[in-house]
Amino acid sequence: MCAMARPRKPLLSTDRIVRVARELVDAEGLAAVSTRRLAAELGVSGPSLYNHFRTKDEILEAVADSVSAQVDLSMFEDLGQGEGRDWRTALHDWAVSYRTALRDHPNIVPVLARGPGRRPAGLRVADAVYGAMVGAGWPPAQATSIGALMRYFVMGSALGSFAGGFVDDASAYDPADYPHLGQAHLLAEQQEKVDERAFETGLRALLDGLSEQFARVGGTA
Amino acid sequence: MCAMARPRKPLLSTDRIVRVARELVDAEGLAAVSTRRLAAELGVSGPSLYNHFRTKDEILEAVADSVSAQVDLSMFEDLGQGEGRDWRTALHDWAVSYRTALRDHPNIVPVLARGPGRRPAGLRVADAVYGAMVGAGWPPAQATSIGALMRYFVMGSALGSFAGGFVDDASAYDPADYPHLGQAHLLAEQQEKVDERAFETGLRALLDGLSEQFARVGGTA
DNA sequence: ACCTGAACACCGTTCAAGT
DNA sequence: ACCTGAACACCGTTCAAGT
Repeated sequence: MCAMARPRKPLLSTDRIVRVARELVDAEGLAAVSTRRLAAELGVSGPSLYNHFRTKDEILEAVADSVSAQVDLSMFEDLGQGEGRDWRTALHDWAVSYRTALRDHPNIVPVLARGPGRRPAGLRVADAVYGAMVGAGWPPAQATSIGALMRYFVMGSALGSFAGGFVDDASAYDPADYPHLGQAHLLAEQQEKVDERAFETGLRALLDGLSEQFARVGGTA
Repeated sequence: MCAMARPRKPLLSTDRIVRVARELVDAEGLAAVSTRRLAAELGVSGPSLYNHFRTKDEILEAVADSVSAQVDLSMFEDLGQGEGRDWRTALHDWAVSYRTALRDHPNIVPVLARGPGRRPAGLRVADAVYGAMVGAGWPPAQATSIGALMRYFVMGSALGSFAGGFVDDASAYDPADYPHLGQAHLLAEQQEKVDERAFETGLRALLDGLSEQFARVGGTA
């Protein structure tokens, strides 16, 4: 039995740590990620991680950023000046792609919700949507608002399912206390459909409302 | 020195625990709330809390519900049938009141974001908005969507500041990597104004869009 | 019923020691 | 440079013991 203090080839790499951490978060949730547990999953002892990251939080930030990197931004690339129809379509497609990325990794959303901070992929997303809106003719201050309000909506929809937030138990909803929640216990089993529908409805309303505003602000569509 | 095992008058009450826990969350954040720390704040030892709550999470749920209870719902009370203008105003005022409550206690928002579950005040909110929308003439499925999408937006806006999610450090935004984020470092200091503006813009867009949809669905306004 | 200290199985992180 | 075990100061929760 060798005492293996330092192997000739490193056992860990930041990439492998992030990948395994993401798998652990996806499979068992944020709470399952302790430095000891993650290290065990990687076949090393807990303190080894500190050779590659300064804190556990840095690992989670890296996992979050790897999810941000999955957001498609290609719809912003060929957005011409002043073509009103285009920013709307691009914003819609981006929101859907954004939400899809978060729905694929719901357990890391609380970390993403802190904002981009210094995370490169997070900043690329913010840069792309802001640049595209300004390029499409929105005044800078409004472009900032659009980036913000889209983030509110997408994060809010990904952070917690609306339907899943209700318990699957009719007796929880006493008609005397909650006269209109007689069907609420059915929400849980329809969860995906209900949330999908609400997301689409809200996104459309948001874009319709922004289109009205764009016309007022002097856009060409 | 008495060995005080059980005082004649209880030292704790669920109300006092929740109040002190809320103060601790507000002042120092969720992470500061450990059972030992909270107990110390209450002048008792850690395990005492388990005489009043089954788990630490139940305490946090109670704190969250005490915040939900601060959301004004009076605007839904006198909402007549089919008066299209009214549901819009009510929804706006409710969203503002909802957001204000969350902004006053931002550190508990992650707990609220899980959804109402079995929390009475959370269910009352859901009941009121759903009942009001149905009462105003929205089809039930749409009323559910409205409750959900408003929650997405308000939660998202309260969960993490958009502006505050950027670091206050110009060197973090290399123009080569992020060509449009040259002013991003200014967001942090304008945080409140930027978020306030984005919230109002998004809320208006949402309501404008829903009004269009209401007209299509056969509403009277 | 309601509080206590001790105990259990955990945490994140530091650090000297190994190669 | 990169891994180790030991150690520190914490966790949430259980439980027998006290009144």
